[in-house]
Amino acid sequence: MTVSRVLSGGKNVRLEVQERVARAVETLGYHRNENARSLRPGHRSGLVGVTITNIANPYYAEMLRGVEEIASSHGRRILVGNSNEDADLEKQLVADFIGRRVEGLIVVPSSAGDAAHLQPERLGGVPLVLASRAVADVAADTVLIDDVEGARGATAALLAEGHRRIAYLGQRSVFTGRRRLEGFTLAHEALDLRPDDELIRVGQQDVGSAEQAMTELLELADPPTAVFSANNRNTVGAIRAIVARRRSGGSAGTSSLDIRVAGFDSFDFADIAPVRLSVVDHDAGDLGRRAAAMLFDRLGDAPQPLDARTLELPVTLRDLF
Amino acid sequence: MTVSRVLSGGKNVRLEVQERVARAVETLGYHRNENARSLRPGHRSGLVGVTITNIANPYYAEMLRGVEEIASSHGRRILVGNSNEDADLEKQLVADFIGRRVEGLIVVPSSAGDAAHLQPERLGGVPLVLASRAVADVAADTVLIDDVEGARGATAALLAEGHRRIAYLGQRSVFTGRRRLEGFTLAHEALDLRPDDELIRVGQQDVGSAEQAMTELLELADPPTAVFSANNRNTVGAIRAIVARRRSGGSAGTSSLDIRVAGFDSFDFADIAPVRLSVVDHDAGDLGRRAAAMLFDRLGDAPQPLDARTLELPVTLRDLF
DNA sequence: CGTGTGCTTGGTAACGATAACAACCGGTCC
DNA sequence: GGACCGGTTGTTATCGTTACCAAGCACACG
Repeated sequence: MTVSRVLSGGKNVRLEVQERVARAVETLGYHRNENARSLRPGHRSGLVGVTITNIANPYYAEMLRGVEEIASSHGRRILVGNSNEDADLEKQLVADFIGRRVEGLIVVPSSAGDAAHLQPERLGGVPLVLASRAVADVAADTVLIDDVEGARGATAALLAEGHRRIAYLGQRSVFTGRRRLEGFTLAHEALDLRPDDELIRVGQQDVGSAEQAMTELLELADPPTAVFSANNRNTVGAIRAIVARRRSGGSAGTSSLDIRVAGFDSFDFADIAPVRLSVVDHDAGDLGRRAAAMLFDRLGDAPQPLDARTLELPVTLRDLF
Repeated sequence: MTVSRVLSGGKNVRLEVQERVARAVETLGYHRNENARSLRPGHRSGLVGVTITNIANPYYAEMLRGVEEIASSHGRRILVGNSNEDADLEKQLVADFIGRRVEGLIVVPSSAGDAAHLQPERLGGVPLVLASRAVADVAADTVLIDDVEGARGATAALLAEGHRRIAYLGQRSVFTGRRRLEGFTLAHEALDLRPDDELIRVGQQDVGSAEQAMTELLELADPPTAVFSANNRNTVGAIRAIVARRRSGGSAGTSSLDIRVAGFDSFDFADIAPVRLSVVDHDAGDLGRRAAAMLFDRLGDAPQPLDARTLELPVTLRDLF
């Protein structure tokens, strides 16, 4: 009991005893057992659980840092799990985190599979914040990037420059992909136009397949004059295809030499890319910080809104030429 | 007790009772308290603590994924902390992790400050693996990249191409920086050469300051014809400076147009860099996996070597042109 | 001198889970 | 019939910590 008192400030303990305890702690290499502490009622575990679909993706790594930064400033540690886009793994991670009595969860929901395990009543009262992607039918606080507006704005800029055949490279199965395609379509509809289905390519996962898709587009009888890509891998693949065609002296004449490119997410060297490029820029770290802030808001003493809140972070369109 | 039995397999519990328990667990949203479980003697916490100097650095993010992969395959979760190169913060993180009864620690030691908190006797018997950087006087298992050989090999390649004025962009205060500078110097000495101190720039932490340093080098009366950079931030900065000078029609004539670049660490889209670039490539994920494997080796039942072991992972030089 | 006050210290119980043991059941065997 | 066995269920004690209470002491006050 006296040791406990010393370790939590030393109130009402004789100075000499405090020193004796400190010495013993030092020589014995004693570390107070936080698991036992958190067992006592009223005590918090000081943990926040984070599941990410791919930790190695620099985008999510940056987000994770944002989460860690805010968690750390609230004296919390983060438990991290990689769901690998697998709902089953995500379910196990969430269950384990709750078992470890995390105070809250921040989840980038996996795109594949059922999300029943994220329903509030399955979480035993642990607050959940979804980051980057929303989940249908799950009423949880959510922080998103304004995918629709980002894609709409970038596409609208291409249309305003006079482009009428604009290709789309991206995804349709992932939440953000769907939203970005929606923005792409909205921009067209605002001008009473309709994107040509022939110019829409989805499913490219890496630079290689994106390059392949763009090469095919350039070989069309009526090729696109501009391309919007929904992520930086597709942007880089598109640029490669354009450069390769330029080098081989593109058969379609000069038109393929100056394909205009706009893409979601910036990347290293975006500003020295050999094409007229615009990027939809946003701060992954901010996404993490906002998600964490939303979580600690729920953990605070302030009266809570009962409804789930959704935050859409703004993006900016930057011309890099 | 019966519930406990059901949850740990259901041996010797009537089937009907098992079903009843399962239903109650479902409706109540019950999750077994892992902290309480780990309190019992003989039981393991299932946690591994990882401290990294900068989570947002894609290199360490990739390493973290490697650690997570191995930890996950051993049924362990990872607790992650960002030390921000601050030994004090690192000390707090390590103490907290031990307090949470992690089974082991993987630490990228911070470059600044005292490392007494990493001494084995201060860790209360928790095994420690140092990753990426060694610490003098700390007898812990260590996994390193072969920095010296990587830097020596890349520099030797530049020298073999005939370059005699090779700049160095990197660090000297960080363990890996010192080793890479050593390799850079060794390559020169092997040909009885000595690097020009004027061409050695240390201390650039980000792309911006690296670009600035490279710009200064290009403005020298006798500028370098090649540059070796000790990490990818410096490589990107150097490439930007070269491209910027090329665009402004470098006053030093054509020589600044084809500065040869070699750098430690690859990075996203390195192969689209508009310069003749070689990179010293190594797998950060592998670094993490090896560190984790070394840790679980110590945690296993096999008889343990008493001495600390050091592993140096090989690197490969890749020409990206 | 008795009582009250404040400081210091230690005893007890409780958090949740589970090994170890005890108790009870029905069935089998001698 | 009684001893024994295996399957099932519940009781007890313990892990490390700390809120709460009690006890002891020195000191001040009336």
